[in-house]
Amino acid sequence: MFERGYFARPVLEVARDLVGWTVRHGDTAGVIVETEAYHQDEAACHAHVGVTARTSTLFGPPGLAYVYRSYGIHALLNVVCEPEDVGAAVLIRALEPVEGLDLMRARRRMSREQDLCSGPGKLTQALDVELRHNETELLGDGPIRLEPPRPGSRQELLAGPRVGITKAAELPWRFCAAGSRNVSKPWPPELRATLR
DNA sequence: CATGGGATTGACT
DNA sequence: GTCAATCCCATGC
Repeated sequence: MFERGYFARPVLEVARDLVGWTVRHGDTAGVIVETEAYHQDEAACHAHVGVTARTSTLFGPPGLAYVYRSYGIHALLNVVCEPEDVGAAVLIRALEPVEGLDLMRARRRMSREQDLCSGPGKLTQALDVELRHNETELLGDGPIRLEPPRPGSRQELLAGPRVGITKAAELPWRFCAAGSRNVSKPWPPELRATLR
């Protein structure tokens, strides 16, 4: 059984392991195909500045949602990781839509499946994740739930640099399900590295 | 209190 | 390829 302690591990491990999990909200759900790790020790992480009103969630209990507004428009969904008092999280960057696709299409005003959840701002719109879900429990009976993959199922992973950041941009802390058509950006061929 | 910068997206040239 | 939309919040005066 998975509990909070599962996320109280090095954020790089959890970022890899979360590929294949399902994110569910109401009647919509998708399988995670892309993640990125963020840790207080590197400058791209919001927690790098220490505990503030914005980052306190990152330093709180693992297994909670960290949701923040990006570019004034999009809500981005993260899973808080590492033990309490360590600021770290996994950004959920893309899902393979598996349930409630028509509701997603209505929310997204897009019809093609690969346009529904292929980006961190797209998937929150498709699943109706908003700032009010910040600090909600993801493993318990909260509105948004993380469900583990079937035991024994495996997914080949690719690793590469994170998307859209200027600081610590060289770290290969982005992880994608190999071959997925739902990732947020095409994979740069020269940066491919098979992990699993 | 004023300012500025984004872990993005979609429309447009 | 370029670019605007739009708001939270960290920072600095």
